[in-house]
Amino acid sequence: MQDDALSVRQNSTLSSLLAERIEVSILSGELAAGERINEAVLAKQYGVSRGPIREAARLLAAQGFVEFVANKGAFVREVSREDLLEIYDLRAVLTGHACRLAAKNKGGSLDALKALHHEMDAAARADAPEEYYRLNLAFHDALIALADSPRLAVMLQSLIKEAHLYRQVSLARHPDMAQSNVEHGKILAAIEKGDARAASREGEAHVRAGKERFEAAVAPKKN
Amino acid sequence: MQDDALSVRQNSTLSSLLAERIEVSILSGELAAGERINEAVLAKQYGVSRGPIREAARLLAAQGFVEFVANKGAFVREVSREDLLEIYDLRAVLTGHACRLAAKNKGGSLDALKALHHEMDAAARADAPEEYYRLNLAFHDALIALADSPRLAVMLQSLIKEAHLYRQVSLARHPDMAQSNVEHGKILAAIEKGDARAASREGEAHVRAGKERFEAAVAPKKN
DNA sequence: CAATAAATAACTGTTGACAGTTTATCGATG
DNA sequence: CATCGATAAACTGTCAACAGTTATTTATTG
Repeated sequence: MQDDALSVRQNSTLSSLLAERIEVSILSGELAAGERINEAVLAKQYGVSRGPIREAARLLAAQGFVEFVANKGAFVREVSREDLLEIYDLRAVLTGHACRLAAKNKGGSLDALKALHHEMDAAARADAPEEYYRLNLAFHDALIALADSPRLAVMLQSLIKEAHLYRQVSLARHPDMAQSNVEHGKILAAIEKGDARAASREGEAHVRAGKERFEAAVAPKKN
Repeated sequence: MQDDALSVRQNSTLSSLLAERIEVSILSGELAAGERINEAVLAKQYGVSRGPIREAARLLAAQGFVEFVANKGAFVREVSREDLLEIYDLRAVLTGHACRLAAKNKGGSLDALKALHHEMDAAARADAPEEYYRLNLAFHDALIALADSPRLAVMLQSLIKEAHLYRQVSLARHPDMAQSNVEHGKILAAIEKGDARAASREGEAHVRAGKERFEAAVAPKKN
């Protein structure tokens, strides 16, 4: 353990910190899809022994980032177009459920969501997709928090993370911002009214629309 | 590694085998909820060193069976009544989705499901709740397989497994068998017709009904 | 020169030992 | 006798070395 930043571990464990680091390497493409996770190399790189690396790999496997093959090691998961479509479907259903719960949950405040919605409007007008993308993630996070269902949160976060493994990420990340944010508005309105059924419908529709936007971007209709 | 049965490992890895063993110990109550997983004890018990036990524990943590606390170890997860209700809700939504996919999936055969439905009918008539319970699990497994969505399968299996951690298991396992199987029949009919919307509705309703049967059993209405 | 088999290197799986932290025990003290 | 603090035991976290498996390279042969 010679890396300074790594040695600052508060309540977190070493292997979970390593898992986060490796996750970043995977998402940044530093560790390419299909590539094997070389325990010795990573151990040297992070100045630790192979044990914690192995545990971190198991953690990443649980989150769907890598896949274990007996006696061959851990390999960075490849997410195909079909995988991504499956993920969209599951996200749609679960996001719908999250919105239903959010509508029923009187306790939570909608202020954060409204603010994000507003900011996204500005980002859409300014044609700033990077910014819009960042805010969009935050919006969905806030929505999930409002649903107040820990298992649902884990599932949705896991799906969102896994979607990031799709190689041609850019294709999936430049939606019609204006339209997307109109949908956000519908979700917000339904939640505010406490209309669980409408919230569920709009939440699910929003993700399905995202899926269709992605499909259109990847395989544009020719006619 | 002195345990014979354990040494017979085919394509599976040692830690995953250990995870299965420990899982059985947890579900059987041998390892009680809240109890710490003592690595040294388990290592001795299974005749392996602590490394594989630790990896197995991480695997179980991923599946939601245990929880890690830094420097204290892995603890068997406690599933409260509220947790179980949350699990029911998620299962309802995901089962609905599974049924929708099953209805759309023309490829799969419904024979296995129909056979199980029939057998459950017999079990219900014979008032054999243990048998019914076993068949019910198989029915839901077959349904999940028909949906042909690997991530959905993992999520649902994980929820079903986690539900087994609920202490007063008996309360959750003795539904109104006849009524439950009528609902299975509705699901089957909708899938056979290829009516995705109805299949989804019936699948979701079936699990929600199970939730209500559980709630009634745990906190019976007094009037 | 291509194909195959033996030898070698690289890597994962597993182990036992050591370090650091938490929990339990026991004695001192008010 | 209860409480607090020091001491010891138990346990998790980490490491380096060994064993077994897979992949690669090199030699051999038709």
